[in-house]
Amino acid sequence: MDDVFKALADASRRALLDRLHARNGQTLTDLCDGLAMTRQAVTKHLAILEAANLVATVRHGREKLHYLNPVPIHQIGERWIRKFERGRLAALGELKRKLEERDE
Amino acid sequence: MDDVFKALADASRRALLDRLHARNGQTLTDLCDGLAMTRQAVTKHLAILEAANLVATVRHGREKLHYLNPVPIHQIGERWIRKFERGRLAALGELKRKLEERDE
DNA sequence: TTGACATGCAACCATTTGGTTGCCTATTAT
DNA sequence: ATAATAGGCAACCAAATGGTTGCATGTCAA
Repeated sequence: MDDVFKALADASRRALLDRLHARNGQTLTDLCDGLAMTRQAVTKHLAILEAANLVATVRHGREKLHYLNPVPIHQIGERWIRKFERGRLAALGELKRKLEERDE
Repeated sequence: MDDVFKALADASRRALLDRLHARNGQTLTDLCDGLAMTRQAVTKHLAILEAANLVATVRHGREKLHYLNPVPIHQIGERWIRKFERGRLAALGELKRKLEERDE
């Protein structure tokens, strides 16, 4: 789970996931296209995404196809974000109240 | 948005949010209690959470009370995670299919 | 008023991170 | 066969990160 959060912390990596979301199964050079980064930098980002299980790859001859795995993202939504949504309105009300105590 | 992802990337900070979720409005020393970190380290983490707008504070005499702000977490769920949930099953099917091409 | 308590500030440190360059290997197309 | 293409590996680098220690300040209680 920590791997996933860490992987998602970087904007370049989120952009790569966005690209795969737009078009799945791209090669490394596809994914490099138009980015202000060397291929090696992208390779490293993809390795981190792969380690976090956010991306799966298939070798196909000399190219490597990258596929988005949405499961870990979904799990963060389920296991982590939802927790904070329960009691969200209550927390907000309390927060507002306490912030206004300032002016008393 | 990037601030929020970065803030959530650290397990210690997520633990602090968990603590505030369990009991809102804790002071700095409350939050330090039982953690294997100096007070100053916790201060820095809280500053990052505050900068990301995940925590709001109220000074109350010599103590500083910390309140969880659940809005940014909710926004990540809405604006980012949901995007990847649309077409999630489709992506998974495709992923499975491509991974199995390996064995052809 | 004076000591204890809650927090703030700043300098410093090691490690991690995000990136680079240079070169090597494997596969495909001519 | 050979050149071009797709990717891999490793060393290196600067900056950010997560942590520390030491000291200063503000507030409360005896």
